[in-house]
Amino acid sequence: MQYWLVKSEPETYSISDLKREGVGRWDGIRNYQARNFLRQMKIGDAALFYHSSAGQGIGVAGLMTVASMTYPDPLQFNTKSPYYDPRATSAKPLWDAIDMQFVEAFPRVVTLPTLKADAALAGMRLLMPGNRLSVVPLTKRQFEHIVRLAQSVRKGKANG
DNA sequence: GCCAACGTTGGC
DNA sequence: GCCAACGTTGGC
Repeated sequence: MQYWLVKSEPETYSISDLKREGVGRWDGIRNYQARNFLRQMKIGDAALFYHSSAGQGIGVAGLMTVASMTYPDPLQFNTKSPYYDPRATSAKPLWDAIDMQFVEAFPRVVTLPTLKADAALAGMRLLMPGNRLSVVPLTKRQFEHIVRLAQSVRKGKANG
């Protein structure tokens, strides 16, 4: 069992979109390091859904589980898609997608400032300066800590 | 295989 | 919309 944090701009695809779909495809990843992390995912792994570039709403918005193995991202073959990659062929695909199962939308986003202010999360890859990876691993401790933060938000104990 | 130019991410 | 960080590309 591994733990992950994956980013999406909510204007493009948000936790509510995933909630509506139940199982959604995580596609459009065009960075080798992120892709390689994707390939390490196993069915049943836990993942946090992070809303990036979201104004006041930047942060961890919910919870999901990995619902498939990776498979070739169909967008890389789609000339109409912004994620089209002319170098990819069906014999030699370059990019992978994976399916995610919705678990929970947090009642409130665990915001980036909250994450940054939390000593227990110092050293988290997400918070490293200049980190832009859209798929990052988390330790079990970090994962559980963030879920606990979300629960304390629910109970009104933190995050005003 | 170096490295400059370029593109993208993502917080602010 | 700006810009820092950093990955990727391509000329040599």
